[in-house]
Amino acid sequence: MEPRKSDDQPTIADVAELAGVSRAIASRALSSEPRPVSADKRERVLQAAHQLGYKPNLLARSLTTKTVNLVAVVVNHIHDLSDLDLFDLLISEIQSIGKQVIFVRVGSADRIEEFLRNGIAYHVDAALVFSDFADAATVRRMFRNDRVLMLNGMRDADAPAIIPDELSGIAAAVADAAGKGVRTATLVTGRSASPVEQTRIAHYKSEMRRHGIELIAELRGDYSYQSGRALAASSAWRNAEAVFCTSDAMAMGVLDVHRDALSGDARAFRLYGFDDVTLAEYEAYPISSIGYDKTVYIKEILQFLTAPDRFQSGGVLVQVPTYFVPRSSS
Amino acid sequence: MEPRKSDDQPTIADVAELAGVSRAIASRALSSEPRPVSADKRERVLQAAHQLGYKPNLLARSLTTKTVNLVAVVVNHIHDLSDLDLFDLLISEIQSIGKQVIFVRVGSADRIEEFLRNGIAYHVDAALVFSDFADAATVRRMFRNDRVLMLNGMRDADAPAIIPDELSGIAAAVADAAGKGVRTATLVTGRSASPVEQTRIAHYKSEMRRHGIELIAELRGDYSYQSGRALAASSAWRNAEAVFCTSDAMAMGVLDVHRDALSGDARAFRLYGFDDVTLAEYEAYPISSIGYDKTVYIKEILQFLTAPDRFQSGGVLVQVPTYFVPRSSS
DNA sequence: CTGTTAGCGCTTTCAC
DNA sequence: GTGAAAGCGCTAACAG
Repeated sequence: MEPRKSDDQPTIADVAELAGVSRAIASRALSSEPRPVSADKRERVLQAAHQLGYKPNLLARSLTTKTVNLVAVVVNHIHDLSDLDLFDLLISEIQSIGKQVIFVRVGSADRIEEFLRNGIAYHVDAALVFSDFADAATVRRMFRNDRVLMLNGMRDADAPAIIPDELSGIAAAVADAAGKGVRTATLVTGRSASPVEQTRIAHYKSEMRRHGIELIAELRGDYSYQSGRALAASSAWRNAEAVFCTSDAMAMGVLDVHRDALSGDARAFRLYGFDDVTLAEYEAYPISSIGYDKTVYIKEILQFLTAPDRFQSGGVLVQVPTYFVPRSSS
Repeated sequence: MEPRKSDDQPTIADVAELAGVSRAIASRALSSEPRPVSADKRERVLQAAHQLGYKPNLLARSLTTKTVNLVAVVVNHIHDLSDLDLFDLLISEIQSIGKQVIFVRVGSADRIEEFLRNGIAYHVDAALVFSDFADAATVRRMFRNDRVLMLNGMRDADAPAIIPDELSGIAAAVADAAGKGVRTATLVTGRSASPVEQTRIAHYKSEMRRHGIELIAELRGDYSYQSGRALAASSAWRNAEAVFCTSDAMAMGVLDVHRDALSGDARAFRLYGFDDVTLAEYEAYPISSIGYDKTVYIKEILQFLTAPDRFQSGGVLVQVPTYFVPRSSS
């Protein structure tokens, strides 16, 4: 055998040679799985590996094992992750089970399939889809992979999904308003084309009906701060006793336009947001909102990554309960 | 040759066979680089590949080419990326040159080296280091890679770095204050242990001196909103004519504590932040700040990824100019 | 221009 | 328990 060129990384063959065993034995001794190797040889191999500073080449390993310990996180834009806390915890947890995260920003969805195919992302073990650029079937095809988890609110007969159960939080928010004597409300919505949004709107309406709150205006925005501002300043605006927004960003826009009217003791209306984004930590936007337990949510995602059996049976839907977070805006 | 099992992905051998050429020819025809192949054979290969729905296995390719088209983005916590716009553009640009992004959250820096070694991240083509958990030498070793770009403000004799040149922006901010008749100032700083922060503070002081502005208090926070609030409410606080904070978050905290005093025409003091975070888009935090051109910054990073020659000569330092962004807080 | 051949580094039969 | 050998899918070197 050729002596190793010193600038090369040692391979498993080098380790085997130094330990005086075959490559197969070295491979087994170094495996994380239990494999039959005698105790003394295992010891010699580990010792040799350590001495050489051997690092396995995971590309080569993946070629035979067909697994790369890589998880794709698919987003439309980074702003899909405006919830930095959620994402921070998610990455941290994924890393703690020994997997790494490859980040796929879909953006225009234009040449994304071609892009994917030209990268390692194509070989991920699983894809966590926050983006709504495509349905589960397309994503599965794009990743050559059945391990697709839909986190974008889209449902699919064959793909598991984790979706916050919004009814509980909405019911609590509307009840909060009713308990404070609210009789009329305005609803500020996002893109109503999305099924998630339609369900959300339906929940608000049915809860209002239950409490005898009259819906006097329904205004359509696009979830953004700017759209909230625009609607609040538009001629269509009417100060109902409560304003329910289907995103916190829109609520922030509404708040900024009507800040003076909302600050005194005799507030013009009660304001409710949705998402419970961390911005509420800033004093200027104390918006009552609807959130969910991120720890639970992420635990479910991890379940999917570690114990797929539970999700295997097709389009399993896991619901994470939401709750109402009262703040001074209401 | 064994007929393909239909549930397997077609390999380049299948393509070659169908096209009636050797694997080498198929490989060349499918290569993105210009390789010698006759026109008709190339055509046949492409046709066959299309017909079979052939997708190259990049793990296998990487094994010989020693390149994975993967870039690691190393952060401490996700909050290092509080600037979502910057990150969004960065990912987008990296993807546009055909590379994918693997995300490494260092967190505690505890077992990070072991973690890395067990994943594909260990094989990245380059690492962009936003985290300050380790020096360049350590990062190079951790990634088995010399292509390390320091974006955390740390300097190293051997590693290239891109660092905003903060003097220009600070000079403009202080000049703005001086031009408005400011004669006294308070400086709210972050962790002064960091060399970046020390330089920043020195710049503020020298510029104040130049304009004859007296520094009447220097308060130490930790960059966070909460620390800004705490300092602004503390007994050490003094309302100088201007308050310079070395982060926007701290400025937001200061603003919230003194909002009433700052809102009228006769403002208690002029407030300056640093970073130009996107929060300034919200009306409640119209903080004059210091920013830099993200497009330029990212262009430099891309240069590093695409034309490394320019950076090859060791510890090259690229400076990106900063500028002052006036808003109503000053 | 083309095909043969030899690997890349690792894991896994399959006999012993 | 062990090792020889085959092979994962691809590209590169080398003759033609």
